[in-house]
Amino acid sequence: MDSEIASSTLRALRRVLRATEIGSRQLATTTGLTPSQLLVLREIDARVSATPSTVAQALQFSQATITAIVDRLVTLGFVQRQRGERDKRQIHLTLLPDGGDALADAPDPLQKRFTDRFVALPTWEQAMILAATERLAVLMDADSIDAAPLLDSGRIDRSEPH
Amino acid sequence: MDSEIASSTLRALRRVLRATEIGSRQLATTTGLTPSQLLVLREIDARVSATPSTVAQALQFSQATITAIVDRLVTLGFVQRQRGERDKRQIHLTLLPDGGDALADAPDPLQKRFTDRFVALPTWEQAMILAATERLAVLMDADSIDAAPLLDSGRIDRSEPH
DNA sequence: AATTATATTTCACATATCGAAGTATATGAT
DNA sequence: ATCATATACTTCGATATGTGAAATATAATT
Repeated sequence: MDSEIASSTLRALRRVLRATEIGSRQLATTTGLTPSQLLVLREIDARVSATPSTVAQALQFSQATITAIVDRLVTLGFVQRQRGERDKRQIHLTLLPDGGDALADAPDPLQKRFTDRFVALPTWEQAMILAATERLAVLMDADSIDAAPLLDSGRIDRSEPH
Repeated sequence: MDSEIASSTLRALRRVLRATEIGSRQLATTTGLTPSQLLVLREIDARVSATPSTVAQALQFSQATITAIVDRLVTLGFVQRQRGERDKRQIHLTLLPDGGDALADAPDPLQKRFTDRFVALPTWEQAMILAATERLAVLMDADSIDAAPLLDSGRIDRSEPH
């Protein structure tokens, strides 16, 4: 017997996913950036030191794809390539001012749509939703440890395996 | 002052989105279908009567894009086009057996990864997560009324306008 | 009948995405 | 040191995505 609650939750979760997915597509078109470009740009912004390979790994794209997308971001003047000093095979990707502006102009669809309504909820409900969402995140995350060095970025308190 | 709970929830929600997004990309490659093809196929499966325009609207793609994707799904023998009887401008898209198989072979990344772990939680927690997720869905959905006639898909009791 | 609206396709074009092959640098073994 | 192998990235060729504008066919309206 498959849990009724589980499937209801899945249904609700899909609605959330759907809404955000579509939202981010709309967003990307209003910014003039494609969804992929936006993803890559965000990744470069979020990382201390971004290289094509780290970005590719994080987003699960091939390196060739990242090269192509970065080409366009460079052409747009959003991103800069710099050969590594220590390791000259590496290319460091840094955000240029225009790129930062573009990101700022691209308000996070979650941020915008979500926050206003969320804070209007009673505090106890906010707390409940937070707890539940974090639980969900753990449920989903567990497999994709590889793909998410940036995500735990608050503080990584993993017990060193001997 | 921006609610700390709101931003924590956003962070957790992003982890969920990220995990599922990457999961669905991997999935699509293992099925031999591209992500877009999979989306369209699911849409055709889920709707009572799917036409290019309804699919385009639901997924927020242009009609031309749907035409192109459906072309490939037809070539693959997954989908069938049928001119409408009542309105001969319309094209009805129906899933063929092979298309159904493809969908079945493409286990929903949520379904699989999620359900096992979810049912292992204590019932009270399942209930909490369900309540919270539904709340979230409402928060996110509200804008995109247009894009989601399918979502309430318990049962669509459309009164035949005959 | 003429006009306008709707549903879909066709076309031209930019982008995405990948695997395979190529280039340059780094690392390891002898 | 030298040679082999691994790593980081780009280039190339191929297919798919995605769009707007124009074309086609049918419906609805006047």
